[in-house]
Amino acid sequence: MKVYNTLSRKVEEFQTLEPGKVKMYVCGPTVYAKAHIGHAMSALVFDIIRRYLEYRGYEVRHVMNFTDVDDKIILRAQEKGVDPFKLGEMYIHEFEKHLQDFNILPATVNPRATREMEQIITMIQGLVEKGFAYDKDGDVYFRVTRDSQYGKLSGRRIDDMQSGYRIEVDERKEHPMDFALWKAAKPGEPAWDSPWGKGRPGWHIECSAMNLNHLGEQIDIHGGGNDLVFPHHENEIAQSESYTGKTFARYWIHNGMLQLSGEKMSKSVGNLVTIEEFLENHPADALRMLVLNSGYRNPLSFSDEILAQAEKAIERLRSGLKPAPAAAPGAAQSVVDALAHQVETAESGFVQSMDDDFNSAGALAQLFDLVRGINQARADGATGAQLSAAQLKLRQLTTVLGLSLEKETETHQEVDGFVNLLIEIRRELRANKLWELSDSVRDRLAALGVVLEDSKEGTSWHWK
RNA sequence: GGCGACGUGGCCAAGAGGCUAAGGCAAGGGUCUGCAAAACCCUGAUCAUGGGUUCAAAUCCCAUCGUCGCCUCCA
Repeated sequence: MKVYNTLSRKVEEFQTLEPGKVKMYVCGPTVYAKAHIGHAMSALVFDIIRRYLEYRGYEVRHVMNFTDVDDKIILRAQEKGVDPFKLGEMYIHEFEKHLQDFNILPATVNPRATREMEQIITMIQGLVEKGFAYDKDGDVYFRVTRDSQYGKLSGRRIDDMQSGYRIEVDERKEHPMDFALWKAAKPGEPAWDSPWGKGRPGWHIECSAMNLNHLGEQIDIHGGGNDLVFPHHENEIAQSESYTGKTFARYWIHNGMLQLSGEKMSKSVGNLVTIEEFLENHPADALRMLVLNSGYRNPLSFSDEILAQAEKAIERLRSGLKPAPAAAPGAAQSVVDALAHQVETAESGFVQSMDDDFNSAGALAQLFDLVRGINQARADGATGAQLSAAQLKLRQLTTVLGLSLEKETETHQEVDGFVNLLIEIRRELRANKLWELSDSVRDRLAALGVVLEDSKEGTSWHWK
């Protein structure tokens, strides 16, 4: 397997610290507002990676955190006049529900900053003792000049950044690039006791502490959106490696940003579609299909048109799972052999693509080829038994990608009887060649979202 | 200003030195069908532009144009 590593900016051979085991940490959201589909994209990317690693036989310990204390949560809670912890709690629950909706496997652990305070403080203390951090008026800062490797992930040099006009000079810092490990609390803010007085952790330290706590000093994969490369991940490396003296993560994997009308979807730009809004109008599989259809490192274009294409593509995959007609005569041996061969080709192509830095688009292409093979065999008269192995493989591999392929329309079971009744009556109309009437029934049902498909076998229907 | 990514048929998009440039959507033609739908078959790109390296480039190098990201909170 090969994996692109942001640290080296190269595709590298994937080798775990411990054979057969993967320790993977992915940065989760800061819970101060409704999550948008950019968050979902990131979660989907790492879900796909995790599923594939498991398919390849790895045991994956997957940690995704929730940042449940920070300036914005506090601010938002004050605006709303609610308790900041309750606010975070609410968004965490909502997010977990969304993950389920998207068929994203639950992480092994979902740590939260507020529940790891001891470890965070211990780590900061250690950094202070080793001279990598200093305290000032109740704040504690990381001393970037002490870390000769600082900037290695993002490819920046301290000197270059120093001259950047965006950095506001804070008098209390020794160096403008120093960042907060601990922030002194202002009155009314949530605070924890620490050797430096009451305060709360900086953003970056929590991830370092949680990694240490839940995965150990060294991990295999550290993931997140590429907007986290700097400063968040850079700072995590600085903290963790300064503290342990060991290489922190072997592979840094970053997903590209979701783009809406040519711009990154973000809270600050305001061009966001919340997960809630998305799910109201689209099946969850559609977003996954979008993610699968392109490289995870590239920006992902999002629009109604592209989404509609993804939904059609899912239909296409589903077509491969349709059963053979009950009266199928059976296909010739040559057809059966060709299908068997197709199954092999598809699976090996699938693995080959995914092994190459999780090239899911390439893997999908293999599945579409398999679908065509199945449909061809069915058109050639294959029986259910003749199709079953190929269909099973199709199902298995789509599951590796996390696609459910289930029809997600609301089931109105009470409607079934009526539709079936109409179909029966229409059959008589057709038997009497009353085409106009029978077509009208079909058209009007279609307008209601019920699609009829006539075949020699009879008429079947499904929701649009 | 610094760092980085990207530009492949109408749309989404894979491919990263050499087999016929994947796949999906859309479009057109055909088979099947009473008609449709579904399915099946067939049809199209020389890879932003201009140089260069090489026996060979969409793939490497340089330049230009364009788009985007990071440098402040961000998945």
